[in-house]
Amino acid sequence: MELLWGIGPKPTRGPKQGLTIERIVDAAVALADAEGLDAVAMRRLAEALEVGAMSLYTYVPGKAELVDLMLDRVYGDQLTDMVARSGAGDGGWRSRLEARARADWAMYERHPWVVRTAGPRPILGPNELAVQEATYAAVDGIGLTGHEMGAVITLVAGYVGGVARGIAEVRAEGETQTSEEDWWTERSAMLDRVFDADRFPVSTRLAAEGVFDGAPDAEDYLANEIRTTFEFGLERVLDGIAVLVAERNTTT
Amino acid sequence: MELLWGIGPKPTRGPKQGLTIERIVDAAVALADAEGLDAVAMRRLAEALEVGAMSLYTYVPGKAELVDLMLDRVYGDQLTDMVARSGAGDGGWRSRLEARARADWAMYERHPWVVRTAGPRPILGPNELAVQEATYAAVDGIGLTGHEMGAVITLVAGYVGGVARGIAEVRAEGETQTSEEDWWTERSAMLDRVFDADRFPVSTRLAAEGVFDGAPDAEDYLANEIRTTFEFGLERVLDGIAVLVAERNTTT
DNA sequence: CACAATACGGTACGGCGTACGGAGTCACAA
DNA sequence: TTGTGACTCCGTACGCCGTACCGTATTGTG
Repeated sequence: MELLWGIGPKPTRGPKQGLTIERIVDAAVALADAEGLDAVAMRRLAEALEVGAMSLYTYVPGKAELVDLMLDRVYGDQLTDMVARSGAGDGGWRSRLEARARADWAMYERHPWVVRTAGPRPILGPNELAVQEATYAAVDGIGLTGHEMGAVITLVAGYVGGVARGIAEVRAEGETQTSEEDWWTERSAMLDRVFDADRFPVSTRLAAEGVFDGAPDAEDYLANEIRTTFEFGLERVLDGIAVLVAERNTTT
Repeated sequence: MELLWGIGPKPTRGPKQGLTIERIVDAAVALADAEGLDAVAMRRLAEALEVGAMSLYTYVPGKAELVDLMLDRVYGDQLTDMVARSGAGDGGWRSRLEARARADWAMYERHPWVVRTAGPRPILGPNELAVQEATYAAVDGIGLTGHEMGAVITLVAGYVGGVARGIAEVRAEGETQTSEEDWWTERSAMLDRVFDADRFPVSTRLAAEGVFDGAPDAEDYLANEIRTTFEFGLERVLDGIAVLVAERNTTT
C-alpha cells in the first residue's frame, strides 16, 4: 500500500484536488472517535467533508484501505505519545517496555474503535513500522535471541490488545442509553432466577465478597478499576519476562 | 437474554415450529467456521436451513442475539474440551490455568470468527458462566484475593485473546487467494523501496538474522511458529503469576 | 486552442438487517 | 363441532452499506 508512504506518481494534467488524504483520514478518525466505527461510512464521511460520496474514491481505492490509513494514523499519535514519555523513562528494558505498553493502552483508550477493526493486520505503514522498531529497541541488547524478542513483544502487544478488547464492551455498554441502571437491575434479576449456587460455587462466593460489584453507575470508578486491572496484569507480564531475562543472563 | 437459558413461556396455540434454536445456531456456527463471520447473513443462513429468510425471526429477535447464541455455543465446546483434558491435569494452579488457556486457544483455532465478533461481551449465557466458573476455580485457594483472582483471569484471557486476534489476520491472509507467493514478493519489494536502515536499525538487524522469514509458503511451518509463540508467551504469563503467588504465600 | 488526463459526483446495483402484514395452521372455549 | 385467536411462515419493501459505471467539468500540455 504505497498510499501509506505517500509515494507514487502524482498527476499533473487534470484539475486540482480539493482535499488531501490527510484531511480525509483526520475526518474519518474523528468520526470513529465520536460515533464508533460504524459511523465511518463513505457517504457520511463525504458529507462531513462536504463532497460527493464518490469523490472519496479519487483519493482512496476503497474502504479497507481507508481503515488501514486510519490505523497507521493512530499509530502515529502513539509515536508522539512515546517520545513525550521517553524523557522520564530511562530505567532499563522494564520501564521501556512498560512505556510501550502504556502507549498502546492509551491508544486504545483514545480510539476504542481500533479493537473493532478486522484485525490490526500488518499494514506495514510507516508509523506502524516505527512503533514496531521502538518496541524491538526496548528489548534489544538484554540477552534475548531475535525470536525471543519477537515473542516478547507479541506477548505484550497481545496482552494489551486483549484486555482492551475485553474491556471495550463494558465501555460500549456504558455508552448505550437504556439508562444503565435498568439494564443492570434487569440483568441481575435475570441472573438471580438462573444462577445456581451449586453449579457455580466459586463465582457465588466471589459475588458474595463483592468482587463483581461496582459496575452500576460510577463511570470513573469503573474506569479506575479497569485501569487497576490493566496495571496489575502488566506487572505480572513484566515479571514473567523478567524471569526469562534473568535466566538468559545467568545461564550465559 | 433468556433465550440463552432456554427458559421463557412456550406457546401452545399456534402451529408447531419446524426448526429449533439449536439447529439454527449449529448451522450458523458451521457457516462461520467454513466461510467466515460475514457469511452468516440471515438470508444465507435461512437458505442453508431451507426456510424463508424472515422465518428465523420467529426464533431469534435479531442478529446480535444470534451471535450471542453462537458464542455461548462455542463456549460449550470449550467446556467439553476442558473436561477431556482435566483427567490428566491435576498438578496445581499452574497446570489448571494452563489447561484453561489452552482450551481458550483451541476455541480460537477452531472458530477464528470469534475474534471478529464485536467484543465477546459478558453474555451471561450458561456456558460462558460455566467456563468462567472453571477459570475462577483454577486459581481458587492459592492465596489470592478475590480481586486478584479476577485480575489474573483477565490477564490470561486477555493474553490468549490478544494473541489469537493478532494472529487471525495472518491466517486470514493465508486463506485469501492472491497466490500467497506474489503477495509476499510484491510486499517485500515495496518494503525494500521504502525501508530505511537508519530509521529502523533494530528491525533491520533482526531481519538480517532471519527472524521475519519463514512466512512465505509452508503453512504448517507457520502454524507451528504461531503455536510456539503462543506457548512461549503463556509460560511468561504464568511465570509472572507465579511470582505473585509466591509473594502472597510468603508474606502471609 | 484543441486535446488528453484527471477530478467530481449522480445514478444504480447487489447485499445487508429487519419492519410490516397477509396467509395458513393449530389448540381451545363455546 | 365450530369459531376464534394465537402462532408460524415468509414475500415484499425500506433504508442502510460499499462501490461500479459513466457523464461532465476542469486543468496542463502540445
